[in-house]
Amino acid sequence: MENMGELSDQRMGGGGGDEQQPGGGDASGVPTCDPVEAVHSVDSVGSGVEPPELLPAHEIASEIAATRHESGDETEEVVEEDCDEVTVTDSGAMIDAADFRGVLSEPTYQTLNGRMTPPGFAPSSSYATLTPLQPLPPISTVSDKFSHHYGHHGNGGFALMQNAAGLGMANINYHSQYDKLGTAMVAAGMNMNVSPTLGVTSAHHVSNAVAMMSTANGMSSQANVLPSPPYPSNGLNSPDKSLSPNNGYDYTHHQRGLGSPQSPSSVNLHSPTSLMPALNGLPSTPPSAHLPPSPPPQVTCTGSHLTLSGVSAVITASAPHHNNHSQPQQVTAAHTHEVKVATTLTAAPQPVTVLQAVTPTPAAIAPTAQTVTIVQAAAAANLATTIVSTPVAVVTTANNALHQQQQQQQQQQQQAQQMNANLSSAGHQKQTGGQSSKNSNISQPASASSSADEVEEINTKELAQRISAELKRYSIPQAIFAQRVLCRSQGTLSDLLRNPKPWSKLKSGRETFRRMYKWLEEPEFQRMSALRLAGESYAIREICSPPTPQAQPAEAFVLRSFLDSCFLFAKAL
DNA sequence: ACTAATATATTG
DNA sequence: CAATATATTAGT
Repeated sequence: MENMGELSDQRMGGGGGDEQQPGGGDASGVPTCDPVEAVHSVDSVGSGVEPPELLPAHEIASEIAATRHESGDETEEVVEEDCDEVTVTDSGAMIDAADFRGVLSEPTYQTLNGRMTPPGFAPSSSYATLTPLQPLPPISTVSDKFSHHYGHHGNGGFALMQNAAGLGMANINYHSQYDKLGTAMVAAGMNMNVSPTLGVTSAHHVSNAVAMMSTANGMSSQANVLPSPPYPSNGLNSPDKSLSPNNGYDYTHHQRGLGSPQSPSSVNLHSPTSLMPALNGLPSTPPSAHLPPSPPPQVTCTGSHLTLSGVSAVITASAPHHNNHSQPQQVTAAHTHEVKVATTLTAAPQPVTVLQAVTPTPAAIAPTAQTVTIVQAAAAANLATTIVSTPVAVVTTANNALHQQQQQQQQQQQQAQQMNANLSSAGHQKQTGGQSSKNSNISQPASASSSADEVEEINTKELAQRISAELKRYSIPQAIFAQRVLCRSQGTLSDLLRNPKPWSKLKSGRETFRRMYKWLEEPEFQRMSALRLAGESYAIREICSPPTPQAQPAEAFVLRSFLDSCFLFAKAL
């Protein structure tokens, strides 16, 4: 509730008081970014408040991821792109912030403002900042935004997380939240956690991190293996859109050159094995307990090498490809990675399960036994960049339950993806074929090829319905979605959802729909991050108290992961 | 195509 | 009934 209010407030403030946004308002200058940033800052403040339990999984995950990634990234990211970056951090912040606001608010806030937000914003009304709606940026821009948020680089990570840190510890959150604030702030807080990485990482790596998380949770395992788009993958990375040929937008293009560098590096992971162990350890049982005298199974990624409890898997990085070609190649690369890994794993003394392959055999489950899930994130990179998927290996103890959950989740995701596919009528065939799934991902370049860009047409009517359903499902207010994701007003969104014009009749309005479409494609994590706060908070709530029956599955999943991560963090600390 | 404002619905 | 969310509408 609170959150809602805040959000609304933001809106209100923004709308009504254009004044607030000094520059922003017109801001013509930087249409897209501003609003977001402002929002973020605000939110961030609030985050600390929530009870640890509730804390959004996203955040946690993010944090974790962040931690893993290295700190370095964060800083850069933050600075780099205003809008995007900001958003990212914010996302987490947003959520909490709202809640917190009441409590903490002010102090942090200010700080935040100082950093991220333009001085112009008056701290006074925290929310006001949020509101500023700006003209839609060209999709491209948007895409950037997303990409940044989510996962910049090829990977498509999300931005989310920073806040995540908060999860586990409220305290931390505060600091972190504010990405904006200062990274410094964050860093300080975060450091606590584990590794510097935590601090602020931004989304970049996140994707990987996310993957990690998921794995930890148990989610991912399957995903990896199958080409089918698992959650994480779905996002961007995946071989480009095999799944979502439609959009294409961002993914590919921007890609940011950045991606390349990161990707590989990212792969390295978060080096910090330190965390790993934590992750590995199940929340339930402290790692220490489980671990046998023998060297605890850790996964270390160095560069391209993964070391699993003693066993090293070498991952070959895909060679950078040109944009167009990239897909196919990437795919290939992915396979190779998988294969190798698998092999290695097999060899490994300990029972290792890869992907779905994992069968929860008792042995595997056994404390000693460790299951390794490898997640591949394929990132599309443009330019020469590569994508690389970075396979991440996470060691987790597997529980049957977890597996099931994962599966369910995956299924859901897949369904969702299919749904999305349907939305686009594009000439492409889209992959509706769906099933193809497995291989499909990889394959399909053709359709996508054209791609990316422009993309196909979008079945606006259906898209509108889907969006409406999702908003409802997560209890995301139109105002928030409109603002955060679409950069439009609530009224506009309402109108678009209720009376979507046929794609053919849309002019500039197409961008708005594209954004929606894109959002739908994103994995939940990303979606949430996009919504930032809003999204997360909602999700969380729901999860906690399942409002909607269906909602839960996905949500639950998320929560679990979050919770798990929280535990892990706590332990680590 | 949108926003802002406002009316109307929901929800607690 | 208050707080919010959503639908409408007038005005750019």
